[in-house]
Amino acid sequence: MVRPAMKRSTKQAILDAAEELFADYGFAATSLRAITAAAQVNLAAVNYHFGSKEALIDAVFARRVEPMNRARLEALHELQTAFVDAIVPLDRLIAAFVEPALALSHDRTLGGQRFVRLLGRSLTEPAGAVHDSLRGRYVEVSEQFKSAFARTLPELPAVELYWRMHFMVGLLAYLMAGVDIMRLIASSRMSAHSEYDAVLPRLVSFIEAGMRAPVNADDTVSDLHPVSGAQL
Amino acid sequence: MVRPAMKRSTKQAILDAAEELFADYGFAATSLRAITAAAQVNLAAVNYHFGSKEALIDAVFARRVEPMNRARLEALHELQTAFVDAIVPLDRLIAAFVEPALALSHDRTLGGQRFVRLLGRSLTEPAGAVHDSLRGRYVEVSEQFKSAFARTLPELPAVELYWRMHFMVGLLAYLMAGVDIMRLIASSRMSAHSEYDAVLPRLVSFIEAGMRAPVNADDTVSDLHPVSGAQL
DNA sequence: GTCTATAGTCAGATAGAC
DNA sequence: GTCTATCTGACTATAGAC
Repeated sequence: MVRPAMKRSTKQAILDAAEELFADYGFAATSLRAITAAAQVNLAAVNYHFGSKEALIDAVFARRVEPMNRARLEALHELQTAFVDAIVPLDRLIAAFVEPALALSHDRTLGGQRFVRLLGRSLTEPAGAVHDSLRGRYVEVSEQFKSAFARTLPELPAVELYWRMHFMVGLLAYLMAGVDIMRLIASSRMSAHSEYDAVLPRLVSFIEAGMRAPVNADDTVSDLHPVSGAQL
Repeated sequence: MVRPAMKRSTKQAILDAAEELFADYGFAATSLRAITAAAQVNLAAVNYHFGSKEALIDAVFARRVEPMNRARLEALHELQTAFVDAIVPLDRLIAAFVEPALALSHDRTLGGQRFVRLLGRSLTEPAGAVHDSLRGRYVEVSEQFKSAFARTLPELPAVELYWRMHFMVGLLAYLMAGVDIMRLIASSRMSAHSEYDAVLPRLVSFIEAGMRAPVNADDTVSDLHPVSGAQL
C-alpha cells in the first residue's frame, strides 16, 4: 500500500497480464504460468497475492467494472438533474448506458480494449463466480436505468421495455466482445470504417429506433410466414 | 454408414455429449474424459473417430451450422421468388435471417438449445479453427443477405447497412448465447415472459426499426454530451 | 515478498490386445 | 471398432529457503 511507485507492483503486473491473456484466450485456456511469465513475476506470486486463479479472475473484473458502472450512474444522474421536471431525451439515456462501456475501448487509462473484450466474453462464458460478483453491482445500474427508460417512454408496456433493454444489453455485449467478428460479416474492405468513433452514434440511433418501434398488439409470427408456412 | 440404426452410433453419441458439455463448460474446460464418460464410450474412441479434440470441435459445429445456413438461404430464396419485381418487405428479410437461428432453440431434432448456446459462445470465444470452418459457409449467407437488404433499403448508404447488419448479427448472437443472462437485467419475476415464442416478433420489429432509423449526416457524438462534455 | 523445487492432479494422445 | 493401460506433458497449488 505504501509502495514507492517506482516500479509497477507485482500485483498490478499480474492483473494487467491476466486481463490481456484472459481476453485473448479465455479463462480456462489461460494458465497461471502464462500469466506470470507475461507479467515477469514468479509463478507462486499469483497464489501469494490472490489466493487462487478464481480469485484472480474476480480481481481482474473488480478493478474495471466498478468505475464503468459508476460512470453509467453518474451520467444518468447528470441527465436527471439537467432535465428535472422534463423528459430525459431517449438518445441521451441510451448514450449514458452505452457510452461508458464503449469508452473503455478508447481510454488507455481505463484499461483499454483488453478489458472490453474480456467483459464481453464474460457475458457468454459460464465463469461461475464472476457472474455473481458482477451481478451485485449491475442490478443497481439495471434498475435505475429501467426506471429512467420507463419515464422517458411512459406509453411502452413494461414487458416490451424489458425485452428492448435486453436487446440493448445484448447489442452492447456483442460489440464489446466481437471486434474481430467484424470480418465475418464484412468480407469487404469496409474494415476501414471500423473506428470506434463511428460506432457510438450509430449504435445509439439504432437502439433509439428500436426502442420507439411500434408495439404489436398480437404477435405477428404467423404473418411473417405466408410463404414458408408456420415453421416456428 | 450402413449401420443397423438399432443403437445410436458411437460417433453420434460423442457428438451429442460433446455438444452438451462444450455448451455448458466451454471448449478448453471440457475434457475428452468428460465427453467419453457422458457418451458412455471409451476414451480412445474420440481420437479414433475424429483424430483430435480440435477436429471433434469442428465436427460438432459442422453438423448443425450447415442446415441452419441452408435454411436461411432457402428462406431468402422463397422471399425473392415470391416478390419478383417487387420490394421484399424488410421484416420478412430480417425474419429469414434471424428465424432459422432462433428456431434451433425450439426444434429438438435440429439439436435444440444445446447447440444454440454453443454457437453463441463460439462467437465470443477464440476457438481458433472453429472460426475458420464457420466463416467459409457464412460468407455466402452474409453476402446474399447484404444484397437483399440493399435492394429493400436502396436509400441506405452501404456503410450504414454494414453497421446495421452488424448490429443485427450481434443481437442474434447475444440472444442465442445469453439465455441465462436474462436474470441479470430482469431481477424481477419477468422471467415468465421468457418464452421463445415471444422473442422472434419482438426481435424482428426492434431490428426493423433500427434498420429504418434516420441516417445522421454528421456524427452527433458531441451533441450527445452537452452536460458531461466531450468525454469520448 | 519473492524465489526454487516439487507434490499431486489431470490433460490429450497412443500402443497393442481383442 | 472397441477396449485397457500407459506415456508424456502441463497444470494448480504449496512448502520452505532466502
